[in-house]
Amino acid sequence: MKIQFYNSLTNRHEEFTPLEPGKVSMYSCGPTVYDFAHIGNFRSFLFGDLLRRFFELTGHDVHHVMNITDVGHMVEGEADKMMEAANRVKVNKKSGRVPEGAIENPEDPYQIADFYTQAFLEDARRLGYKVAYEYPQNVPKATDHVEGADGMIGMIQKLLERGHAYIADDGVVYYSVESFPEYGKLSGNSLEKIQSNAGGRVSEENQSRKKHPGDFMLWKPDQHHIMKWDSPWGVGYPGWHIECSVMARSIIGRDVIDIHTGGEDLIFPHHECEIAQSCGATGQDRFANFWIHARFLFVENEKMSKSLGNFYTARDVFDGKVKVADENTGGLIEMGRSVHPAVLRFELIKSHYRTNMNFTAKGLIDSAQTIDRMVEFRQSLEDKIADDGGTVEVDLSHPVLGEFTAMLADDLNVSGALGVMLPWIKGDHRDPRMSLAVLKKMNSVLSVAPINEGIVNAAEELESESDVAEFEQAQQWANEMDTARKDKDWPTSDAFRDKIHAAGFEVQQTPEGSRIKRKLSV
RNA sequence: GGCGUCGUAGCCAAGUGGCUAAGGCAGCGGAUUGCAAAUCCGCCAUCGCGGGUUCGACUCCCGCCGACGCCUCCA
Repeated sequence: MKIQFYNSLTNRHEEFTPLEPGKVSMYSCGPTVYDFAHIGNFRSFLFGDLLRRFFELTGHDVHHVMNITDVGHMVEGEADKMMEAANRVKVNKKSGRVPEGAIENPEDPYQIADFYTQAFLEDARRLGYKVAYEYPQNVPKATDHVEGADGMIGMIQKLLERGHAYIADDGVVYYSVESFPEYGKLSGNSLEKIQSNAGGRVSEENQSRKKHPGDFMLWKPDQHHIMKWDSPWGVGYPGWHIECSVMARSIIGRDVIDIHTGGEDLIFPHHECEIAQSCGATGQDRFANFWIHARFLFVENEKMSKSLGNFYTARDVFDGKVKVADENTGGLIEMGRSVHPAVLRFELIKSHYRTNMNFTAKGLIDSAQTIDRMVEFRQSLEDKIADDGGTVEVDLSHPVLGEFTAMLADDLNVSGALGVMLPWIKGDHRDPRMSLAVLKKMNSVLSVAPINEGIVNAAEELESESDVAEFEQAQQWANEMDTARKDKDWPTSDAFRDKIHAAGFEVQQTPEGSRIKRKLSV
């Protein structure tokens, strides 16, 4: 099967061939842990997850690594991010978003980072982000890789030795972009064309100390930085870009990896700098063969931002805080019903990673419908084969599964793959064992029906005691509804149906009586 | 200014130089139903605009318009 992706490095679709047959090494830029991760973060992360799962479906042994950025990074002229986070924690504690006792000392950056790291892992696991289950071995923290020969300090030393870095008048260690002729290849910029400070974020004072305006910081001596380490260049902290170069190399154990992923905004400067650092340190002509970037997510046709009120963390969505138009007033209200993680996952992966996806409440409801159908379909297959429980194996030679996979092999065409899967679900399933085997393979990539299949018992992880109690209550109403229906007492029956709906369940009439199921959203 | 992605029905979204332009949601009509829901059957687009190439373009080329991202915080 021909596998191809759009490679940001060359700006074209290229056939993918792993460096080692049957093995794929992937590195994804992970979250900063100063706050809860939002749905835009997860759009990018889940795209990486989809890619990883696709490779596994096609028989590859995947080593996927994603970092946790837990070093506070000084933005020139602004407060340290970790300090900002400390202040935010204090506010969040008051509002209850950060539970009492979760962070004993808001002044301790390690406690803050640790709290948000755990919160991230929890969200990521609920969303079926596989690598989050491989913490900590494949989810390294930047703070664990500062020191040592294999750490950031070691790589910076190497860069100094090889003439790719220098120490400026003020003691700051900079990477010299002029020492690396390939600088700019990924972003399509050349040193001449990079308009210095087009984004208006660089202070003039620092620029004057550099040999070239494009030079970027590797180490900054600073006694006052909230997180600091000893180094040959004084006590201070590492630059933002160096951590990914170091962790990719040390965890994956290769100088050159197959695939590097991230959000499109990371292309410049972050990934450009990673390439310069890694190649500068290893002497290789490349860092990753494929650079694959996910586009930004929009919310209700606008850029997601806190000021527009359309900024959602993953847990905001789970908790039903997505705003929808109120039918009566036309204003915006919170949808109020919790959203199943499978629905959010599906919503975030169902459109192509390289298009601007528009996250909407309507789309979320759409996704809930689709997930519902998939789950129902799976249930019907399992019911049919319940008697003898035999299973069969299926491989990609199966026509439907083969077509599904071929779609994904073409630059991760999820929509195309769903265009194969959904009509197939509607079709005739005379061999339920085979159909279930096919569905399981599809679900090993989509991971929505159910989520996290094969990793954990999702039902155990996701169903709280109160969920179970609610379900039992609704079931009881359904039973009473059946009794009323037998007596043709329609008003009573309808009243129970209303109660069931109001509690967040749907009720279906079947030959065996009323059957309830939880609504996946709204 | 530089670099890049994109523009397909009410919405989401595939795809192809020429058979009927996937699929989903919503909607409409019908079956079913105590009424609904669920389910089933049916209906529902000429592909941003203007040129060009071609026997033939939504698909290739040129121009234009528009959207979006990056150009040292950002997934």
